[in-house]
This record gives sequence, C-alpha cells and structure tokens, in this order.
Amino acid sequence: MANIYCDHEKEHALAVQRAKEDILMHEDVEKISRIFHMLADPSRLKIVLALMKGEMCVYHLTEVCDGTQSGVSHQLRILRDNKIVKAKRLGKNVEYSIADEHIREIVEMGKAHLLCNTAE
Amino acid sequence: MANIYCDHEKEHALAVQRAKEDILMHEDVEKISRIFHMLADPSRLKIVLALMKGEMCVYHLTEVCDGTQSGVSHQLRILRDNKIVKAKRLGKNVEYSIADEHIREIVEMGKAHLLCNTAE
DNA sequence: TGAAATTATGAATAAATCTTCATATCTTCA
DNA sequence: TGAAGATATGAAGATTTATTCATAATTTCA
Repeated sequence: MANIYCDHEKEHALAVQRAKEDILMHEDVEKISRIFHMLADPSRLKIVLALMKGEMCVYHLTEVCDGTQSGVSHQLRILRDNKIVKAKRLGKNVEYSIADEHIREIVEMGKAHLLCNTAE
Repeated sequence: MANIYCDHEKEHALAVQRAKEDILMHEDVEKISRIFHMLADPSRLKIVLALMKGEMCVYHLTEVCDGTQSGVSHQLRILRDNKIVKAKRLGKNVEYSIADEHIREIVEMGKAHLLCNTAE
C-alpha cells in the first residue's frame, strides 16, 4: 500500500506494516485510554495515591486530599464506576480501597517518571 | 489529629498517617497526572501506540491512526510539548518517535490491563 | 522561481468535564 | 422515632479540550 507522499517509504514501510498488523481495535484503544483518563485528573490521582497507602473512609480522603466532601464523593463515584476503587460500608462510614491491582503498578510508573525527570 | 466523624479511627489512623507523611505535593501530582492525560485521549494514544512500533512520519501516522492530517498534527504538537514524542525533519517529511522511554512501559501496563480484563 | 508535497497552526464550534451548592439518603444512637 | 453524622447525588456554571476548516509555512524538484 505504497503512497507517493512519503520520501522515506523504504525506511518507514516496516514500521507502518508492523503498526498496522497488530493495531488495536478502536474499541480497545478506548478502553485503555479510559484507564489513563481516570488518573489524568489531579483530584482523582490524589485519591488513588492516598488509597495506595491503605483503605480509607471518605472523610479521611477529603482530609488527606485537601478536597471538599462533595468533590471527593463525585470523583469516588467515577473511580467506582470504572472499577478503579471499591467501596465497603462500615457503619456510618464507607471505606474505599483500590479495586484493581494493575492501577498500583501504573501509578508507580507515573511516580517513577516524575522522579526520573525532576532528577534531570 | 483525631476527628469525631469516623467510627474507625483506629483502623484508619495508620493509613491516614502514612498517606499524609509522604503525600506528594500538589505540583507533583499535577505533573504525574499530566503524563496520564497525554494517554487519556484515544487519538493521542493511537499515535503513541503506533510510534511504539517504530518511528513514523505524519502522513503514515494519519494512515495508521485513521485520522485527519490536521487532527494528527495537532495532537502531535501536544505530545511534543509534553516531551512524549520528538520530531526530526527529513526532507519534506517530519519523522516522529517516542521521546520518553517511561511512556513505553506505562502504555504496556495499560495494554496488559486490557488483556487481563477482557480475559475475565 | 514556481508548483506540488508535507506538515503546522489559528480560529471556531461542539463536547466533555470539574467544581460547587443544595439537598437527599443512609446509618447509628439517644 | 428523631437528630446528628457520613456519604451520595442532581443541577448549574465555568473551564478544558478535541475536532474541523481554512490557510500558512517549509521543503523538494522541475
């Protein structure tokens, strides 16, 4: 499927072919990007970072994350809907925790990236 | 720093304390979330996924990603500004490649997450 | 130099999203 | 049962962001 627009057809052909071969379906790309989307907001990321230290109830999350009760609750709902965190009611409180262990690794990578770049 | 709102003070105290101890500064959280933000859009993620197979010029990226020239170019600019990809002019073409090796790992984690969840 | 190829950019529109305010729901306990 | 604590939710407003259209800029080559 050569085109006339690229002067470097030979060098690029391989990469293009490989990319097309196992290109993910649009639906899959959307699923992956949704995961990253969950961590792309500072408020949500703070919540996840806090929960990575241990389960916590909403009140403590608002305290640790320095947010409002409503704001934290709204973000928790989004994180819950996307299976990032899970909730467990304990009396008056609702205790949240990380629901997806992959998230831990992904966030750790993000932290590593930060450390690496601030060191530069 | 006890509070009267949580019935599970004892169980949570440790987690709250730990979370507060090495909580990241807001600025750091923003930096990390910005990285995830770059991957949180399907169009950008497609570009990154394609470039992970090898460097490519804009024309081929639009082809592989099934996007418009303008759209791809706009997203490339955002990725460039955020040091996710880098550009190198070769004649009429501009060849893009991954600028940050951490990104590779982070995206791979995202892919692994997808595979893991679709297998369920 | 001028035309064609390739990429970049500015503006505008539309869509998604975060935050806040007010209020509802649920639980415990007196 | 009713009040207070704790969390959830709906709606509104404001900001961000993605996409598209038109056009500019850069490079090659005849």
